[in-house]
Amino acid sequence: MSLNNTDRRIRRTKQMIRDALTELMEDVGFDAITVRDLTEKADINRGTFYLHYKDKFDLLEQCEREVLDELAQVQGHVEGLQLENFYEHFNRGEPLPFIVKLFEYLKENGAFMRVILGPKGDPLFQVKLKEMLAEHLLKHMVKKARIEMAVPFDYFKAYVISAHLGVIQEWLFRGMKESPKEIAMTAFKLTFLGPRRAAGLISDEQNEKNSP
Amino acid sequence: MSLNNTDRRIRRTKQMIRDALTELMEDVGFDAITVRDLTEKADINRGTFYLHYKDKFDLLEQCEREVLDELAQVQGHVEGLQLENFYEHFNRGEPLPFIVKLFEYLKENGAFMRVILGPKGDPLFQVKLKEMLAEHLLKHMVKKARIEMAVPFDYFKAYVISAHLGVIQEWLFRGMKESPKEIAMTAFKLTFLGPRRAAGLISDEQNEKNSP
DNA sequence: TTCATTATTGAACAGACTGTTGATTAGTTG
DNA sequence: CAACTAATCAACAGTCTGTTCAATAATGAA
Repeated sequence: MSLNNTDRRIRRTKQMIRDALTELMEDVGFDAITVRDLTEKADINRGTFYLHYKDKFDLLEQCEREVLDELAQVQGHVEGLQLENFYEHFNRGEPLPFIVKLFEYLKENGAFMRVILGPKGDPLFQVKLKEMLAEHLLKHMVKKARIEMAVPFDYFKAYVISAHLGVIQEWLFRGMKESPKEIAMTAFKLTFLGPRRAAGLISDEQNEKNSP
Repeated sequence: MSLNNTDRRIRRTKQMIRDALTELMEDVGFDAITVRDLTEKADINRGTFYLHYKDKFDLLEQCEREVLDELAQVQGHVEGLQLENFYEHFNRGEPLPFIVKLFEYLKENGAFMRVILGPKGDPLFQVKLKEMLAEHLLKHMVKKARIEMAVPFDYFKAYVISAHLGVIQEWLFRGMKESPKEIAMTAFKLTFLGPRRAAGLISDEQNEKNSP
């Protein structure tokens, strides 16, 4: 009995098609891909494609869903590891474990993630990824009552989540030089301290009022 | 002599096609649109389309370029209005003028911007918009020497720019309830104070070390 | 208004891709 | 080995593409 409960031929075929998809998206973008292209690159019969996928959009959707499911699974495992809150992690110089796990997963699936989150990628996937980021990130940030005069919460949320996606993209497209832990800490600092202080563009609070 | 130097028929045709594009992208997404769909909705001959555009991708590209050019033009006008720096604006409770202008333009072209920046939109356009945002935003933020131990500048940049795009999207998709000036100030606060303080999730620096 | 210019129309064309079918071959599991 | 089923190959009608042509209509300038 195999590890996977599907026929080996099916696994092989699907893998060939998915590899072809990643490669072709990198080259010409999803728009320009035909089912013909996919099956030629994967070296399988065109009819076989339709045995597994409705069309190329269905293929993309299945790939995306798989990635999101795996991500959700990874996140599940890490729940127990969290410290009580944000502050503790920061004061110990430790990033949030779930963010580290996220970057680790991104690194493993670098090729596909780069393509899907890139300029020829799928904006719908960005939305889905942001939703899942929001779910985990905000849980750790919103334990304290809010004071008046504040920015609306939805904009705070949009700001922080989008910002994290931006860091993810920057990291992916610059070759993932930093380790998952390092880049997770970078993202953490930017949010915890605020971008300007995290980047060292201000030294302390005194300089704020009477600036040069 | 007309305001525009092109034949009235051309202007009419192009406008019909562009309106059709916006509508169809809203309905079915760019992927699913055919040139046939466009010309039927625009009620013009299919051949006429090819007199103006190479294909539907060329159409999208021209529309995007036009928007970006207009944005750049709007930005040009506002250069003179800037105060000396970031701090002065913030201390006066005034957002950066170029951001206000940006939101004003987005509002005027709401339908197209919502579509192009939405889940069925074009990720390449997001990249281009972020580039132009970066150009204007960073100019006002990076006048001070940086201290050591800071987050790498590229990540600071990615963080702030992506965050702003996130605010733009949130605003567009929630019906643009706030005025351009209000939403610009919201974005400003989030970056200037940092997201957590801007959202009122911490009251002051004292709470930072010995948190609940 | 007239007139030369030119954008638009309608029809037709070959070429490409799609999604499906049926018979046949090849590989897998127990 | 034997039953099952995935993959192959060829063929199909249907749709969309991008181009061409002659005919028509709208435009802007004189």
